[in-house]
Amino acid sequence: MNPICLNIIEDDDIVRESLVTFHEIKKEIRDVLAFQSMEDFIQYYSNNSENLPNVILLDIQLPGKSGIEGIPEIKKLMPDTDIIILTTFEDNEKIFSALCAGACSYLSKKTTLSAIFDCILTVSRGGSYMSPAIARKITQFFVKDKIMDNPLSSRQMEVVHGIVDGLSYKMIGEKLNISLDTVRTHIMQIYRTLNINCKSQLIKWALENKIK
Amino acid sequence: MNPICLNIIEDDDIVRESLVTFHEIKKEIRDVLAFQSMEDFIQYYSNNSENLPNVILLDIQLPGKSGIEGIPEIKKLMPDTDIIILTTFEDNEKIFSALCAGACSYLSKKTTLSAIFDCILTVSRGGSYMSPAIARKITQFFVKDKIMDNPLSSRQMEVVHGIVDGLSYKMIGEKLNISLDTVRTHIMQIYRTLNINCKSQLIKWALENKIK
DNA sequence: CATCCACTCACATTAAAATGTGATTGTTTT
DNA sequence: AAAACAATCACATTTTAATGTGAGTGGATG
Repeated sequence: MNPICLNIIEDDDIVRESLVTFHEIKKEIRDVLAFQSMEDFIQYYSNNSENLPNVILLDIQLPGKSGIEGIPEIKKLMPDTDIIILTTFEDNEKIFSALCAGACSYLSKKTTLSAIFDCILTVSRGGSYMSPAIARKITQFFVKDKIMDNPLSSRQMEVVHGIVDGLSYKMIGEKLNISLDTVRTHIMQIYRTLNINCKSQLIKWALENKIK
Repeated sequence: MNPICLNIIEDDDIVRESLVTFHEIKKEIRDVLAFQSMEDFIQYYSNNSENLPNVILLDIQLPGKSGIEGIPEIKKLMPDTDIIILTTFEDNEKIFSALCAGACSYLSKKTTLSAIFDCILTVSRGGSYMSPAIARKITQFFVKDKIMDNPLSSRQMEVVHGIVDGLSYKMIGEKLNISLDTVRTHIMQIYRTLNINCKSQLIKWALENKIK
C-alpha cells in the first residue's frame, strides 16, 4: 500500500500534538501535517495544490469555520481525500450532517490512538469505520420508520402511491378502476386520518415515512 | 456485563459449527444455540418465549425463508434482541434492506472469528459494528445528493421551498412579496427546467435531492 | 340481527394549479 | 452596444384539487 499523507485539523494543542507524534512514526504514514483551523488549512492548500493528503482527521469544534462547514471546501479542493471526523459530539444532527457533507468516518474523541490509526488504515484501503455508539445511531436511522404502524388501509395506500407517483385523481381512478369521485372520497378520508389538508403534505408524509 | 445468550441461524454445517465451538467457550457468552433455518428458529421460540437470545448471528441465504425476510419476525418475537447479519452478500440492496428491517450490524463472511466475537460484544454493549467495506457503502448513502448541482436559481429555490412546505401560490407570493402571477411564472419555468409538469413531481424532486 | 367500517359512487361549489402569451426592468455576458 | 438571462407582473383559459353532503353494498364484529 502506498504510504499515507495524513493531515490533522484540530485546535486543541495537546490533542493535535499527540496525534502528530503518534502517527508520524508509523511506517504506513509518509508525512503528517497539522493545522489549527479550517482557515489555516485552506490557505496552505490554496497555493500548494500538489501533495494533497490522502486522509484528514477533522475536528468539528474549531475557532472560525467549523469542521462540518469545512467539509464541502475540502471536497472541492481534494475530492479524493477521505475525511475522518474526530469529535466529542455524538448527537444525530452533527453525525448526519457530517456524513451528508461527505465525511467517510466518524470517531468519538474517546477513541484510543491506536484505534484512530486503525481507522486511518481502514479508510485508506477504501473502507470506513465508525465508533460503535455512532454506528448504532446510523443503523437506527434506517429503522426509524415501520415502527409507526400505518394508519391507512391498503386501498388508501394504493391511492397514496398514485399521488406520490404524480398521477392526477383521474389517472388514479383509471389505474384502480374506480370512479373519480371515489378517488376524491378516499383522499378526503386520508386527509382526515393524517390531519392534513393538501397534497404536498401527503407526499411529504409518504416520502418521509418511506411507507412502501 | 451480563453473560450473553447467543443464537446462530446458518445453514452451512461447517460455518455454523465453527461459530458454535468458537463462541461457546467464551466466558462472556452464557450459551449458544444454533439453527439451520428461520423456520427451525421460529418453531423453537414459538413454544419457548423464555430465555430469549441477546444477540443473533443471522445468515441471509437460508433454505426456505431468507434471513432478511426473517428479521421482522424476529423483531416481533424478541424486540430487544440485536441482530448481526453475517453473509457473503455485499450489494447495496441487501445491506440496506437488512438495516431497514432492523439489523444492527452487518458483517462480511470474510470476517475472522475473533472479529465476529468482538462485534457480538460491541453489539451487546449497545454499539454497532460494520465491516469496513460495508461501512463505506453506508456512509456513501448519505452523500449521494449534492453531487448533482442544482439547476435552479436561488429565487426559484425559494419558490420550491414554499411548495414543499405546503404553501399555496398565493401564500408563496405573500411570503416573497411578489405577485401571484410571478409565482406562477416561476413555477412554469421550474417545471420546464426540471422537465416535469406537476407539483407532486416537484416535491419528490426536492425531497429526494434533499436540496436545502 | 344490528352495527360498524371499508369501499364505492354521485352531485355541487369554491379554491388552486397548469398552461399560454406578452411585456418591462435590470444585470450579466459576449 | 446587443444579446441573453433572471425576475417581475398582467390577463385569460382549462384542468385539477379541496370540501361538503348523501347514499348504497358487503364484510366483520358485537
